[in-house]
Amino acid sequence: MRPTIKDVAREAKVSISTVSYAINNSDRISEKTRNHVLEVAKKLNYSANSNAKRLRQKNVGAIGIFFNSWFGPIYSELVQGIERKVHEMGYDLIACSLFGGAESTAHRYLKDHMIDGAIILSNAFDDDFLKSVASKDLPIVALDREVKAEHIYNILIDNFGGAFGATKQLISSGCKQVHYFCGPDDSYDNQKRLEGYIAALGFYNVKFDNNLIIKSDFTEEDAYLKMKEIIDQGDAPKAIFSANDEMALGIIRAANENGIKIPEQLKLIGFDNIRESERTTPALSTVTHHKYEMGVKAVEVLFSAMNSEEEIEQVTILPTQIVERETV
Amino acid sequence: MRPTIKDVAREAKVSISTVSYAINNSDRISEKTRNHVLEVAKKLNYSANSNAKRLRQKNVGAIGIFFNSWFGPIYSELVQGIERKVHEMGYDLIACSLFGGAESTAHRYLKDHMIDGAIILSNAFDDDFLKSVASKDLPIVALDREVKAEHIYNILIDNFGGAFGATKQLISSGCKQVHYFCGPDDSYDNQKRLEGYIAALGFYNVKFDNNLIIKSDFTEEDAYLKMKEIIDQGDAPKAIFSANDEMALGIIRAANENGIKIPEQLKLIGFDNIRESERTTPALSTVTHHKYEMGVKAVEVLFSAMNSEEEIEQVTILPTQIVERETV
DNA sequence: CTGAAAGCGCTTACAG
DNA sequence: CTGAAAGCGCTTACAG
Repeated sequence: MRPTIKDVAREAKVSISTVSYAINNSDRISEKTRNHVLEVAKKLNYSANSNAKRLRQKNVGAIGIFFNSWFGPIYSELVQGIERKVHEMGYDLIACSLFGGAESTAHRYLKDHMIDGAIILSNAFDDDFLKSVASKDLPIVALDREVKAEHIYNILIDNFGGAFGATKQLISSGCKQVHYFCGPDDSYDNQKRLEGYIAALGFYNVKFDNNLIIKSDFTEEDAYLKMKEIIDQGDAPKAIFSANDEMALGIIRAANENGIKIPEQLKLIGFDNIRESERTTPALSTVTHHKYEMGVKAVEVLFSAMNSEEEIEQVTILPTQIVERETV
Repeated sequence: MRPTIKDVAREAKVSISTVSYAINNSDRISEKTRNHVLEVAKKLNYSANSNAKRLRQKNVGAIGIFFNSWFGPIYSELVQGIERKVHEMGYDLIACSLFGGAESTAHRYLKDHMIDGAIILSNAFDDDFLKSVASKDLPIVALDREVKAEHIYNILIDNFGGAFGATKQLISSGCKQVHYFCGPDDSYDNQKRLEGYIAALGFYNVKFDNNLIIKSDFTEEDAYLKMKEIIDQGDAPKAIFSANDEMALGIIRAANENGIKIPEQLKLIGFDNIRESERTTPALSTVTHHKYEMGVKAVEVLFSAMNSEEEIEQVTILPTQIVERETV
């Protein structure tokens, strides 16, 4: 059986209060006593029962992170930022399984308040659910998603601005026709990027042409297929703004296979600056955002919400920048 | 403030025992009372404080999963198997951050017994640490790694057999020289696969030639570079057994770029059967194992260890098979 | 069928 | 500087 505080007290011949003070580094006991207790605790391999501790202290000491899949390459740096910052704040970070729908660990941990705060990168929770669990005691930070409610904070990147800038650059480099490779309709990112694209057309008085909007789904494979299709139809695009980099990868592959020279015959800008984007031939120009910093920011907002009494921003928008490589 | 069982009791005008019975579906109270209590609980948005519950019940109800990175493509199906099975057993599944070394959430959760069992796909814990935390109350299942100790169970794939079979096939198809693309020295998988390779050579009385062992590191990029180097030196390999698929991807890329025809001029077999392996041109022949089933098995072993009194197998070895595609 | 009470393992005012 | 005791929110024998 696991030793309890009682066992340590008995073995060290002190009261359980003293053990508690020793373990928690209180300065109310003498150095000598503390060392003695700590020694005994170590000998018994004692560690405090967290359930008892948390019950007493009314805090959990953990932040939950929720993503659709535990394995999406995009998030890697973002999560690193989150991990480091949460650790720095002295909290634990746990990710909960979403398997099982409304009965999933993720749902239970949110409902049962098994965490002190949540960071969400997932659309597996609907807005109503999030609203029902968010509170001052369990604030939620949602990334790349707009959820307007008390105790829910949104951190977004400037999708609109990034798309606007990318499209603008394509147009101002002389392209009168800019194709837009589109992500899924229900993607928040895609919507905003499309808006930015349209706004840039408007800015330059270029007429919006629905035929230039290529419906795809954010995957390399589908974009590759769509691009090949277009090329086969005989009128290859001169300029493309791709709503994400993965699709841009597929576009490059199709272009290369068909002898279309980039950037001479086709200019291309992606979005996200994923790792692979600098390794393509030619290297992909793209819109970047600081993922690591986004993670850090998310944690900062979360802890302000947990601790501070003052109003904090409900929505934070992080800037984007164009990184010019060889496709434009 | 969150409502407690007291609040529900007061509001429902019953004792807290009755509330507890109602919430936990005990048949000791009348249907009528239960419904009434449940209604009040719902109205107050009550959910039991898990810390109190767990303290009382002396169980946690959660399994921990630990992987080096939350984002390694190999694990996806494996984790799906684990998620489904853990959920089926009525337990929660949480992944703990490894950031912070010995002070990480992962280490703390293991030490402090915040979980009832652990599944480990990581080399971030050394054997001694695992041995010190494993117990009947917190058994550990280690995947793809041999840790021999009480309460630690190993689930392995038949690396040796798979490598033996792959090499054997290459030799028996007429290749007298088979190169081995090597993973990192400290990789358990790599060691076993190398042993299988060597054994197959022995089986066919082919002399081991150290020049055919190409030191690489499991990555596409490095294998690509190494392969190019070899080709540039003028004596392109006729047959390669690659210790994993990612390296095989790099090998194919280098071969394709240098006009080496696969499988006519070069036969190649990889290991792991990652998703990309069927999409390469030509499609990669490889050694496969059932990742989803491995996840399920891991959970089964873990729960046996947690619940059953009888001896259970310390080591489980899962079979591998060769999937023939176009590179051989 | 229902309730009063003990106790899980801690922390922390309070007393000395 | 140390200890006795209350209490966190539950569950569960026990009594009625």
